[in-house]
Amino acid sequence: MVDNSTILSQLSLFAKLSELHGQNPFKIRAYSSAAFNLKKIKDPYASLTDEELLSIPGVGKGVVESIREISTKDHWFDLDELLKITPSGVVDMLRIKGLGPKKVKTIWSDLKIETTGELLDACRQNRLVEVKGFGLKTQADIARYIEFAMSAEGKWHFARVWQPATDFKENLKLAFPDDRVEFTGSFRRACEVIENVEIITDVDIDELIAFCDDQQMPTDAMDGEIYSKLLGVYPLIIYATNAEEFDQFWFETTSSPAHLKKLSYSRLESFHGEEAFYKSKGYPYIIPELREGRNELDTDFTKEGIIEYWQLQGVLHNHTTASDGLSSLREMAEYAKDQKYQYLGICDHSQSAAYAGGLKAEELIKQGEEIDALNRELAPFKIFKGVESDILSNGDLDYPEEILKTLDFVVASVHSGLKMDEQKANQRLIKAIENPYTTILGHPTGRLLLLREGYPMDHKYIIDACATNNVVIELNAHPYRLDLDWRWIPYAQEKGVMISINPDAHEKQGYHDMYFGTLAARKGGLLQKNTLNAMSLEEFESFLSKSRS
DNA sequence: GCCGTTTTCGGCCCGACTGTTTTCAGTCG
Repeated sequence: MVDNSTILSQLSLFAKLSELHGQNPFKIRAYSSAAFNLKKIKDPYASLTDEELLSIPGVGKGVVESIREISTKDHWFDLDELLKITPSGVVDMLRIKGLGPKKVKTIWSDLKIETTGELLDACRQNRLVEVKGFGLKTQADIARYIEFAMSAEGKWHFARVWQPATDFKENLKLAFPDDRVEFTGSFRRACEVIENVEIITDVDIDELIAFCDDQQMPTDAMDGEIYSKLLGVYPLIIYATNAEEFDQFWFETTSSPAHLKKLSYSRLESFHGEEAFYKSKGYPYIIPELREGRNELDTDFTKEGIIEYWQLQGVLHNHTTASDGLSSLREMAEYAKDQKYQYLGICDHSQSAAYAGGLKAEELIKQGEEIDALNRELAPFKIFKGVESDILSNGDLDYPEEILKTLDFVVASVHSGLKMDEQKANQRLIKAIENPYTTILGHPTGRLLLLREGYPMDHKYIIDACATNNVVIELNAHPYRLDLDWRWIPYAQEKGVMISINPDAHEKQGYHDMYFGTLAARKGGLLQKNTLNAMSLEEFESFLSKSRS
């Protein structure tokens, strides 16, 4: 079945292309507003009846027909017709932030530019500023965006690759239960962005080749015992070795070059078991996530207690249908309880976030009453009243004090006006951190991995301020964010700043992203004792009352 | 194309922000 995101992206692409080709503006608006309203529906559109689809605001007969065509025929005639008359490079330009149909049209028809490569070239030659409506800033933004997109090419979010990689590994293991099959490389180190999945095995080479042929996975290239294959669209590398050399090869392929260098590792060393190897070097076992050649040899993480996924007791920073979430408050609460969490933090968007259905003060108060009622029903499980308050342009939080003080905690995040220089970002964040009602600084840089750079900020300055003001920093566990970047965790711990691994869930299943957040946290060596939501319910309650006093 | 009747046509038109302008067009969330 064609999934919802495919249908949505086709509807909005259709709207954009129609605008690019100067078609009826009201029809264009109809399609984009239909897409906007459909976004809130979680059931597969293809499974809904015509009546159910028509009951969605903005969805009429025409949109229903389009959805049916996309989901049954896998193609949409009207969209195909538009694509036929639009060079593919021009379609690519529509994805560039800051470029909409109007500006793309100008670039295409006035400058006769039809690919993003030519567009980058034009920016570098200062040709864009000549055109009406374009200035130096727009030109620089476009160039930066294209360069960023080029650097992201061939890279993938770890979490996106995780499922197919895990499935493949399990299938291989099932087929050869007596052999070893393990992840290695950057995938085993759980790097947030990876270029390929790496697997090492001692399965007999002929049998391995036969297995891959069976899975319709032809070998692209072979270099000695290294096979390059494709796992769907993701590059897969298989290292074929023997039982005798397995541990050594596994260790070598797992570790980053910097880690090997720190250990003064030489290829000639032969060993069995990574624990034994580290012991022989005088170190405790170093978990794969840490093997980046940073500070992993300076601390005995086995003694200090690095965070583990199962140690998370609570799940903070979650949205509900009250703002832009897909699950109701009750669904979120019951699911968290089912997952054996002791507590839940509800943090819908605040009033300024109109695009996300941010809550007006009275709606927030009303949600608080619903939470009280659910707490009576679900005890001893506890829901905490929170909000994800926008950090306004001047650094203020989004509600007056009399509203903020009715809440148990506040996650403060920047959502708009992301284009800031470092000085502005620092000022804005510091003001929010100094606000006595701020409990957690949400996704501190606003980055979206492979999609958007974060705004620049002085990490040390911000972390120092969090230490001074007793503010916790979020490690947003959404696989596209993983923000705070794990590289800053050592500094935060050094300053005594706590980290909260938050899913930023917009539906109940979003809690599971904390698994990826925990992997990132482990890369930074986050200790259990410094993890806010590894606290028990009692500890968390006492933390909150202390942070408020 | 959607919607809602002034009930099958005619009106629809987010709003803040940004970067471009010299009073506003285009984009985005």
